[in-house]
Amino acid sequence: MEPVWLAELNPQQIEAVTAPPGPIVVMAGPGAGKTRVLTYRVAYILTQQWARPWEVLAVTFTNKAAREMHERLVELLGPTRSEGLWVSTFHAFAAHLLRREARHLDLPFNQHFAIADQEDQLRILTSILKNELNVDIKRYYPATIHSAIDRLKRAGVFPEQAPRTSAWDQVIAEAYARYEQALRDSNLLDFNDLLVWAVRVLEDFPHVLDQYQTRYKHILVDEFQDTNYLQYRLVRLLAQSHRRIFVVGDMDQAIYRWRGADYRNLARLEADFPDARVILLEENYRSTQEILDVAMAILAAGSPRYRKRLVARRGHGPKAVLKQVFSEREQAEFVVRMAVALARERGIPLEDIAVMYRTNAQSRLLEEALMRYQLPYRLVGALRFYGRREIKDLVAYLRVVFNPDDRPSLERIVNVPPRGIGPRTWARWVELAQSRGRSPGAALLDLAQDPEPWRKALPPRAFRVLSSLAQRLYRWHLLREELTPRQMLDRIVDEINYRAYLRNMGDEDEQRWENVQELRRLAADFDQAGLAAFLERLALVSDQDTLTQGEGLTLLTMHAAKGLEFRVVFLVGLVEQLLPHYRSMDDPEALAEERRLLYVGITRAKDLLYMLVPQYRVTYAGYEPAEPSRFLHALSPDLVDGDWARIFPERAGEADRGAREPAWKPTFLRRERSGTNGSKPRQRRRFRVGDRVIHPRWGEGVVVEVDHADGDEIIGVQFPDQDDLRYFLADFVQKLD
DNA sequence: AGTCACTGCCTTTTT
DNA sequence: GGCAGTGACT
Repeated sequence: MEPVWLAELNPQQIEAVTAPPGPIVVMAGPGAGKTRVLTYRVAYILTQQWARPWEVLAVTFTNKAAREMHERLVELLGPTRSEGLWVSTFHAFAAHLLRREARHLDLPFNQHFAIADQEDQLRILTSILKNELNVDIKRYYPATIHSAIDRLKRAGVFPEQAPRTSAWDQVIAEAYARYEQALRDSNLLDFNDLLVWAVRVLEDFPHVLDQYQTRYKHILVDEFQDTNYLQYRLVRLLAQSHRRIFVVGDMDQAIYRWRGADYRNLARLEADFPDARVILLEENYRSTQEILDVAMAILAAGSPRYRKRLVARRGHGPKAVLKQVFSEREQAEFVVRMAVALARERGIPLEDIAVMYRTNAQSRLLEEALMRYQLPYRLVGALRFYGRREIKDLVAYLRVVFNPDDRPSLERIVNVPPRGIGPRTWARWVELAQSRGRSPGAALLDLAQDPEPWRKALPPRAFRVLSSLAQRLYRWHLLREELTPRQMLDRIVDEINYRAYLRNMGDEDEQRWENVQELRRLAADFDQAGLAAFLERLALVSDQDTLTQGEGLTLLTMHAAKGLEFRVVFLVGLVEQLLPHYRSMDDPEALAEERRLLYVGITRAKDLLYMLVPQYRVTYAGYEPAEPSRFLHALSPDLVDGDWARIFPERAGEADRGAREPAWKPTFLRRERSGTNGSKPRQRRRFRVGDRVIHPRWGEGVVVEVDHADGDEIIGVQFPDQDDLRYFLADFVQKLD
């Protein structure tokens, strides 16, 4: 009995979806329907009654992908037949497993553990480096140490096994040991711990492994190319008895090596499951051939052996447009005006348009332009709702209430709002608690219940302020199972008078209060599930998953764009230093990954692709001239329309092979070209080479370069005490004489 | 204990 | 151009 929806698939997709249970690897390029195949595979498993919904474990890379797949499955199967089905991320699955097993097993944390996010991790480590190891954090960047520790952890190296041959290694090993201890003392797990301990539990406790193997009869993994070794081991453990494992992926879209993703997992899988059936999906249903041609050219230039051929089932469309713009400011302007034109003149809804960039910081200029034109937009990440101070404060309160041992959270709120517990008082308390074998938070709860043993150990004032905090925490703590997260939040906000605190802080207090209200709304979704579930969500659901509400065009990083598609894609800032990012330039593997990242960006586009190359980019020092991204050299003039010839003047000889004006021009460009003034007043040319100028920060200098675009004038100035030229918008300097 | 002003730095991408 | 960390002052 074949379900009707199989008719929507092509023969290779059907082969994958209906293959008999066993190890299956689906490899496919972008737009080939990988996620769809995975989703339908789950549906097929259920309709064939190979398993019941709760016996299937489908793992995706992000929570958003998990949610979408789940929704799709409910649609396909109906609510009844999908009841109990769980689509999850590796981390969420591991957290779930550990929370469950920590109750029975002797682990160095209990089931109330909290998850340390990136900021917690760095905070803990910074404090260790500064206060305990007394090293200079300018030389030993906490972030660098952190990634070294991460690597060790993922490789399964314990602190005591870490190499200590060099001074550098010694700092890492020592910081690692203390970092682990700090996490355990706070009953915290970091992202790696979730995986490390899940693997360890399954390896060390055969009866637990047996339970999970019996429970999860089918294991499916999306974005397999971006799994790390721990995740692979987790999958292998779960699947090794029944071997019903189904993975989909695309090596060309591997973009998370920096986070530990290991493409060798594919080889491992094929070695561990030698009978794995490999299915290739070769047709692309997303993009036009023109867009795929650009994508392939970019990849092929990076690896001469690249032979894959992406074939567009949708046929042909307009060529991709390579556009040179003067500055990043003009770039933002261009994108916005083009988006407006596409919406008005081509009837493309803003929802079908995305702007992608390498780093979140690049969203700023775009946002400003969008606001100038009053265009609605959605921003993925960057705005860091959860990174806002007021949100972090309140979440820290919730975390302490749930897990009093959580020291980083406690230290965050101990004096917020100010209640007279300064560094001295706090240090004293921590020491006192430790001398009695308690975490600072647990000791506060002790104090609330029986103050006497603590009274004489503290100065009266310190005792008073600490008791008052302890009382509050204790009352909330008692209610932690009883109140919904929203009620708890309301109670805390009310009792600490947080509104008044925000008002006192002055600026932006209205916005901050709005954010508090937004957090409250989010909490309301967990009325049923409770505080533990809410906190888990807060820790594991990243900003990436929280598209800001509303409609409009989408702004996101190329990383965040993985798995998505849009009719129109603008890739901005395709210049050296940004893409490839300067941090990736000295490592060939990292560089290769940057190339793949561009490939991912390009292949998000269905119909129209604009690639933008600014001549100047904004840096902390002001403007700097920018070079076109080296990856763009792979583009021959016949592949793109637009400014190819202007961007590659040195290749002028090839230019007659193509690269015309784009076939479609929006009115705003036509008007400017014909000389009837655009909407922007033209700026006078104020500077010439040789002019002497004064800059508020750098002092006096001489103009040695002048560059113009409509509206903007950028000058390069040589200052006597600077080796390099400095570039500025002309508005920022004064002419002398 | 809390506040304010000054300095220096700028390590991306995310579960 | 912004923020965190620092030190001096109230």
